[in-house]
Amino acid sequence: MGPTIKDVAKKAKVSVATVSRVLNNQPGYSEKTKKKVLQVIKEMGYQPNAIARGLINKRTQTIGVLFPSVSSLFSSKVLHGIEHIAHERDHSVIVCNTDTDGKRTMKYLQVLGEKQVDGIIFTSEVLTEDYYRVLKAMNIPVILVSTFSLRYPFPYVKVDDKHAAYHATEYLIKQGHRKIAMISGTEGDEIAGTPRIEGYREALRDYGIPFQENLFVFGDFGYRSGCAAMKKLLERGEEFTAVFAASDEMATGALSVAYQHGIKVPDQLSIIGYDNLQIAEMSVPPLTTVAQPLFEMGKLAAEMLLTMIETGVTVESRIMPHSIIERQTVAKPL
Amino acid sequence: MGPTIKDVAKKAKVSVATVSRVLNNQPGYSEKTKKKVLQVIKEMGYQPNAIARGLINKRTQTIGVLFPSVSSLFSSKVLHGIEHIAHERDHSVIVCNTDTDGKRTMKYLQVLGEKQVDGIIFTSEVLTEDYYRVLKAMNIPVILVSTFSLRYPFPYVKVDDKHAAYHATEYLIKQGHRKIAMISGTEGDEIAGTPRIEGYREALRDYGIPFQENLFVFGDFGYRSGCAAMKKLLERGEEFTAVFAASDEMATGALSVAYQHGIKVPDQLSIIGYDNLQIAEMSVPPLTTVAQPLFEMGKLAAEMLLTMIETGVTVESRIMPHSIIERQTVAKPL
DNA sequence: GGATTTACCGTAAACGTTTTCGTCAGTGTT
DNA sequence: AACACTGACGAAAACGTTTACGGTAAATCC
Repeated sequence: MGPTIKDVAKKAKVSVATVSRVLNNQPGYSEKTKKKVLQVIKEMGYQPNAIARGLINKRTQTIGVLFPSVSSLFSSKVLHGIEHIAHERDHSVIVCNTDTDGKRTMKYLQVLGEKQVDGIIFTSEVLTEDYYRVLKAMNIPVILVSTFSLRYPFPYVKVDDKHAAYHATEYLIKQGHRKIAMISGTEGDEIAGTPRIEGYREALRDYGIPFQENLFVFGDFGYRSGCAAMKKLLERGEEFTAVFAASDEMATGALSVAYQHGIKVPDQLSIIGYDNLQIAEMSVPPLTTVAQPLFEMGKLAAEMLLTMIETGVTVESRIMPHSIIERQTVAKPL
Repeated sequence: MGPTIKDVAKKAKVSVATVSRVLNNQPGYSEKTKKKVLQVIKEMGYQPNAIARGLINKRTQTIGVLFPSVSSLFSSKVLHGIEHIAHERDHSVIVCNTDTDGKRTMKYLQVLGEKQVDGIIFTSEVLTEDYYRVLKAMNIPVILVSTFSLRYPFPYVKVDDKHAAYHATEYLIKQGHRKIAMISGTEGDEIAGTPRIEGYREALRDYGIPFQENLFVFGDFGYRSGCAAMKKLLERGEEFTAVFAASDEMATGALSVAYQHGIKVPDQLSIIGYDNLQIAEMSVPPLTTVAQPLFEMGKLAAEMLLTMIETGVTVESRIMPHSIIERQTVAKPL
């Protein structure tokens, strides 16, 4: 389409090598020819072809990012952070929406491989043997976000879920609550499910509160499941003064159901969420929650990936700090 | 890194041409050699190099998408739709976060050009002369989403904002409201600002209701600005029974402020939003709003772009249907 | 003033594909 | 037996860069 380096060379009466040199400002030409070349480039509106560059440099200045769902509040925040750093450091990002579908994920990995991306960020899902094998075969840096693996040696960035859940529960206990329900994430989820349950149970145990089966219910992290879980809790008839939801979306669902049942939050019931998504601030009343620094996690992951790409040396995994954001859904019990 | 087509050719004792032919299943080889080649490919774990392919085919199977903010509820939904179709039709998508910054946008356009993307989707922002020039120079298909331009001939997909705003206002009027405030989007925004204001004013006029300056306030589409706008409206002391907010985020802000002031929604005040984002469903009470089919708009835009890429013929712009989603923030006035 | 360095620049190979063109053996036709 | 045709394949050019290597002239050195 546009003019190539050859066209520039011809018009500037130099060789393509010289044009390439001034383009990548390497030494080997006089100031005069530099001026000349630059002028011709501007005149012709020449743009280098990154594809041709990539072919020879074996670097595409592109990274791939895999999300279970790009449109979730969670993913899009992380993506934002990744994109921010990637752009700052002259890389583009290809987004992949896996739908938590193994076939789809494998397809994406293959495509990213064929497109010769320089690195991959893999988020929120458990790293299966299959994924690991192809990732390994690609022989490029990989960073895990909001997930991790003991078996496979990829660096990760995440918060300490168990610890954070412990904190949330402890926070409720210190407010004076002893009948604390939990709405968990997906049953069997080893990444964002089980650890938060463990944190909850451990806090209860440390404060001498027995775990009660019927104050515990599974959800799937989504809003609807939060509504359903809250209803189930209410139907069981077991009394409780607080609920810890393993995601803000589920917490919001609980809030809605409480409202529908005429239960005043926080006066009659305290609710604490998890994630600190945008909705936490926007709910009525604003949601107290444990914050994951998602934007920063995205940024950090991208930084780690890029330094691995540039230096080739493996970086250390990072545990990000969580914190409790006190808004208006938690109060002392009556 | 991995084996190349030459390695495969050598091991299968055929020429690279033959390997290429079976890869792209074109005719010109016996069933036996096909089997042989396929087997060697599997054995060696050969993957074609999309970069090399792109260089010769002048097709990268990649499209670029520009958003003002990838993490907004709005953008991420559109992105999801785009990604869905792109993947279905064997294309990857590079996301760009412009921050509504001209310099940044230009940089992105340049990069996308250098990376030889096959097409571009440009969303939510006004298409300046500068952008148009470089887009034009790239000589690739471009689709506009949630924006449009009379001066420049790119096909777009959007809803009819003026019409939708008219509907929202009319809906309020038909419920019996006559004192209807509006929280507008950004002042001077020709795309999502002015048309919605016009729709609002026109509906008022058609139903014989005078426009009142102090029942009108500008926001910037965001949650905080919705809060601020609502406060301002309340401070002015002018009575109103309903408010039309030009975005769900602002509507949610208005809802929060109403709650803080002890104003019951919808009993004492009706609120209608715009967009039908996920939060509309999740707010307390759930927000009545005019829906834009964002996911479908993303899908359609991608479909249009891809058929332009594949066929080379310009497609028609599309106005998407909006609809009013009745939830629980609008009631008849007392 | 010859030898050596240096600055500047060009030639051509290489990156991994696709595709045009040609070759060659085999088959069928007359 | 001469001919055209077909199917199966290979050789090589091409895509737009980067870079190793070499060359030439001017500058520097002893």
